[in-house]
Amino acid sequence: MNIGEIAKRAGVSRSTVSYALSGKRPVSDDTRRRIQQVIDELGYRPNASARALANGRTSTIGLVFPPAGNHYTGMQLDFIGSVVEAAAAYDYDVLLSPSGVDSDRSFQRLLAERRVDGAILMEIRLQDDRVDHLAALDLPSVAIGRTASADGGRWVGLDHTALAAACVHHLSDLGHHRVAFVNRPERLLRAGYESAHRGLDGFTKAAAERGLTVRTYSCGDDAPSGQACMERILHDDPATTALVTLNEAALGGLYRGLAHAGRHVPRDFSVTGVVAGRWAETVTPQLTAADVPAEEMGRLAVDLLVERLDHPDAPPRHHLLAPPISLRASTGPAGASSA
Amino acid sequence: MNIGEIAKRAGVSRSTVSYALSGKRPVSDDTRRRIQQVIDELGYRPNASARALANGRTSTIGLVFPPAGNHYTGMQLDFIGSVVEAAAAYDYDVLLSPSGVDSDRSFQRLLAERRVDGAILMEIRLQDDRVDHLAALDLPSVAIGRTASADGGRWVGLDHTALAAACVHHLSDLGHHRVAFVNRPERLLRAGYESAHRGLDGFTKAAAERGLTVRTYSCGDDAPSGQACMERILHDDPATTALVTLNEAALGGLYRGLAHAGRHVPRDFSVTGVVAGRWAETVTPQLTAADVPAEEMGRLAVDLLVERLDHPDAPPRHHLLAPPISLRASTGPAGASSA
DNA sequence: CGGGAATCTCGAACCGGTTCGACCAGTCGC
DNA sequence: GCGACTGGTCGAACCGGTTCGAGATTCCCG
Repeated sequence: MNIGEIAKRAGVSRSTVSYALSGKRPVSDDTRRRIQQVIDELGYRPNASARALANGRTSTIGLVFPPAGNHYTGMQLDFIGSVVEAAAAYDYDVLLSPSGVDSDRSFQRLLAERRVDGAILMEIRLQDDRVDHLAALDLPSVAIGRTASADGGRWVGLDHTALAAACVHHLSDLGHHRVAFVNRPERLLRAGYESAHRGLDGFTKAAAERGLTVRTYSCGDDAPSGQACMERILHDDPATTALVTLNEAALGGLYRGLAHAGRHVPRDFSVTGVVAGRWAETVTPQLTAADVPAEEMGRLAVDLLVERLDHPDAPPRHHLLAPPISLRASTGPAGASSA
Repeated sequence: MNIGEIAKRAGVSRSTVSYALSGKRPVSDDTRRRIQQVIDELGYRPNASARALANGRTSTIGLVFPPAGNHYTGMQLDFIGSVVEAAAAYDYDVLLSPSGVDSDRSFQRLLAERRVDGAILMEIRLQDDRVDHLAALDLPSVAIGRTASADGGRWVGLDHTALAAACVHHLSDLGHHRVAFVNRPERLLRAGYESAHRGLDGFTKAAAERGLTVRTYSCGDDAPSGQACMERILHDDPATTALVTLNEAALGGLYRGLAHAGRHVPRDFSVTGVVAGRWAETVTPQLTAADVPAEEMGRLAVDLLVERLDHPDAPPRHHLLAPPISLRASTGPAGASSA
């Protein structure tokens, strides 16, 4: 049932029905009521494709996230959920695109075929051609994370440098001197993932300032890799007493590695890092960590994008978040076991 | 740049361009080459909305999942990922719809406005009006889980009854007599979630057959609730020696509750349940569980839906999965501690 | 050498909406 | 009493594709 059918049954023209629905021109109360009644009877809803074609907007935003090859982390889940919810509040739908590279088939589909009005890009790399690619297609976008040259863009990011440094300071203040760093997988580091790079940077610099002895590791995004990584850490330097991790998915494995080595957390070994609060609470003892505010980030990203869509010449804005470290139970003074 | 522009530059009509692209009518090699060259030069891609309007298919499937009010579980994440990936393989996009109820605004948007060609429904309830609602709108759908009356439909489900029973048998075989059951939140049970109901059923019946003493609990989808639930279990019956859980998100909390009560897993207490393998591995000791094959389920759901979309009169099919219990390290013989 | 089929191409109509310009009342002001 | 303005409605054009029917060539065969 289309708008012509409604018009016929209400005894008016198609355009009048359209105006009655959109309110863009006055329609007499009488006519409007008649139209509304027909619509209610037939349960009519205007066809989205036709509307999109006519007015050039799909009311859909694209969420470009990495393909499942990499395991998803809990943080990504929270993020997706909050984006969908925030978008719904603005009457936008969310189209998912699994896409790492800009030449991707699905990236093309979504963007070049104008399936969406704008896009949110997850898993940003320091050099990320996707951003420019989108700009070239004249599609508004918001990045989650900031590229190396993101001064003028729209993005919401986490200050990984500062967060990793905060973790180091926390451990250093507790008297730890030999600290390990557990990063995301090697593959992501090589691809230039900004969180992995900036986190590593922040860690390294802060550790150098505090004069700590450090080792850095890459670790797969799953529990078994975490356990293996922990074994390597203790093998490489058994005197290590603490670690900082960016790798949420490996967390359970890191804990298990410590348990198997007979190291008690936090008495013998302190663990901290950058992890969404909800997941920090699943381990025992609960993780002292900089809580990634995934939900807030999703909301902010949608706000930024919608602002751009509604006001094409609004100046770009961005949000750099640096949540404080939540003290839970996984860190303690160095040397507590021998004290 | 639209098809008319391409036609003009290639010196042919719009229809010829269309046929050159779709191959639905022969086009001379010469013309085709000229057209292709113009297309490549301009980077032209046909507009998705226009195409959808013309041929009545959006090449998009809707994924209807519960609103974020309930926390997402890891299983849902894996599921979403696999759906997106499987859909991409068939050249379908995935539109997310956060929607619990069928009268939902976003449910209406997606379906009545024909934004999608079909839908996959997550978090099915025993009586789920959404299925009928979709059928009434003449929209193909696949349910994840089966309603009480799902004989003729398309669905892929987990045999929660059998899985919960298998857990009971496993524990009973190990000599446990006093067993607790940790279900999803009360709220979901009241709403009629099929997994919660069938799981509870399977547990109760199997326990009765084996003559076990049982208590059943509902527990929030997060670690703190899990911990609280564990405390209640041990308070209500300190002689409890094992539990079965359907609640993945509470798992970490349950373990913590046991640790705080000084019960060692699996020496003093056995834990098992229905949990995605990836998450079963994050706890220590790793959970012996019926591994939810979330990825496979997502793939199968997409297969079923695409089959229906491509062959409208293919007879409905379904898949009822019952993965075996993976023996890991969280269960052991009853009374091991006193032996 | 004429007629029918096959090949290639074009114009027009259509999908289901939105929007512009125009027309026809009435009303108001002077 | 006439022009200007306002409110309400309509028809037509348009968004950017697809598809149908038919025309123009070429080719083959009797």
